[in-house]
Amino acid sequence: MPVGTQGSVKGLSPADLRASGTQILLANTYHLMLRPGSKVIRDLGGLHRFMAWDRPVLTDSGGYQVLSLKGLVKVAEEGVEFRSHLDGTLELLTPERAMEVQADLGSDIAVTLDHAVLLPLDPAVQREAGERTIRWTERSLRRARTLESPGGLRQLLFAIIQGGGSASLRKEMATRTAAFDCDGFAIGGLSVGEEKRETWALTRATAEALPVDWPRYLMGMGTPLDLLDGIACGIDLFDCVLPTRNARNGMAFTADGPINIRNAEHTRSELPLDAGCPCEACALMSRAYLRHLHLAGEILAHRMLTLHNVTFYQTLMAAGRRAIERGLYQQYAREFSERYRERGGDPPASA
RNA sequence: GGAGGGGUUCCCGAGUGGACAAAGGGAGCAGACUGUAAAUCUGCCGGCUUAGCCUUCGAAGGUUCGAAUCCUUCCCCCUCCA
Repeated sequence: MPVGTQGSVKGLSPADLRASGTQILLANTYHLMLRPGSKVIRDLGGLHRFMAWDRPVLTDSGGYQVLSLKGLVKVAEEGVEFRSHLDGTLELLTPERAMEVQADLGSDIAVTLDHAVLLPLDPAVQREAGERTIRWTERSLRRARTLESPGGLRQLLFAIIQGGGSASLRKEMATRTAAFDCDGFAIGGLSVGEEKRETWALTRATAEALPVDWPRYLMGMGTPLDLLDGIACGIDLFDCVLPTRNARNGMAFTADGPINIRNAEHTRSELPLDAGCPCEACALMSRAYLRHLHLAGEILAHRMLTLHNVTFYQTLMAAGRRAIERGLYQQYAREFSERYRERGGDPPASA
C-alpha cells in the first residue's frame, strides 16, 4: 500500500497509481481529521470520491502519530492528546473518535487506535502500552459497529497488535486480539529501534499466534528485502513511506539495489533506472536526465522517481504473488535478494 | 582630463593588524530516511606525511613580533562629471 497520508500519494495522480499496479492505498486519520476535516469528506461522498480513487483505501488510525508528531501532549487512558501541528489546537484522539473519523472517510479498511512505543523501553511500560492497546481495540471495535460510512459501504475492521520487543508478550497480545470480532490484524510498533533480526522474530511470533486465514498487515515496513522477509513470516499487507519519500529525496529502488540519482556517476548514464521495470520513467528516461531533473529541482523528478519506486514495489509484490501460487516463493525471494544485495550497484556507464 | 568606488578560497559575499584556511549563502561531493508536520535532514567542501605543516585574499615590494586587513608602485573593473 503506497502511503497517501493526506489523501494523496505525494506526486502521483490516480491514473499514475493505476499505472503503477497499485490496488490499495493508505491514508491517515489524524491528518485528514485536521484538514480538511472528516465531515467535509463525508459530505462530499467519502474519501474515494473526494480523491478520485475508486480502488480500496485503508486508513491508519493515528496511533503512529504518537511516535512521529512533536505536538503530542500526553497519552492517557481516555485517548491521545495532540496539539495540532497546523494551528496548535488541542485535539483528543480517542479510540471511538478514530473510528468515527474513519467511518466518515469511508475507507474500505479501518484500523483500531493503538498505543505504539519506541524501543528499547522498560518492559513494564511495554506491557502497559500493550494492555492499553487491547483495551483501545475493544473500545474501537465496539464503537465502529455502531457507525455507518458514506454510501452504506461495509467497512472492514483491522485490529492492531502491540507488545513491544518481547516475543512472549507479542504472542499473548496476538492471541488476545484474535479473540475479538474483526476482519484482519495489523502488527504495529516494529522497526522502531530494534535490530532487524528482532523485528522478524517478533513478527513471526505475532503472526504464528494469529488465525491462518485472516489477513495480516505489517505496519510501516519496509525496504524491498523487508517485504520479502515479511511475506516469509506470513504477512499479506504492507505500507511504507520509503518508496515515496525516498523518491523525493533522490533514491530509486532497483533490482540491483538502491541508487542515489544525485550521484555523479549517473551524469552521463543513458541507462534506465531499472531495465526490467515497466514504469514510464524506465521506458522513456535515462538516469542522466532524471539526475538532471532532480538536481535542477524540477517537480517532474519527484513524480517520475515516485512513479518508478511505487511501480517497482508493486511489480515485486505481483511477482511474489505469482511465485507463491506456483509454490516457488522461497526461490523467488532468494534470487531477488541475492541480486539486490550482491550486485549492489550499477554497471559502469561504459559497460 | 576630473571625482569616487572596487578587486577575498568554484560563484555570490562578509571580513579592515593577532581569536583567519578566512562568516554566510549558492554550486559541487557523499550519506541518512521504514503505519510522512520530510521536494527533508546531516556531513564534507585549498593541499599534505593532518593535535602539525605548507600554499591562498589582483601583482610586486615594504612596515610590523605578526598583514586579507597598514604603506608604495603597478595591473584590471565599475559609477559619476567633462
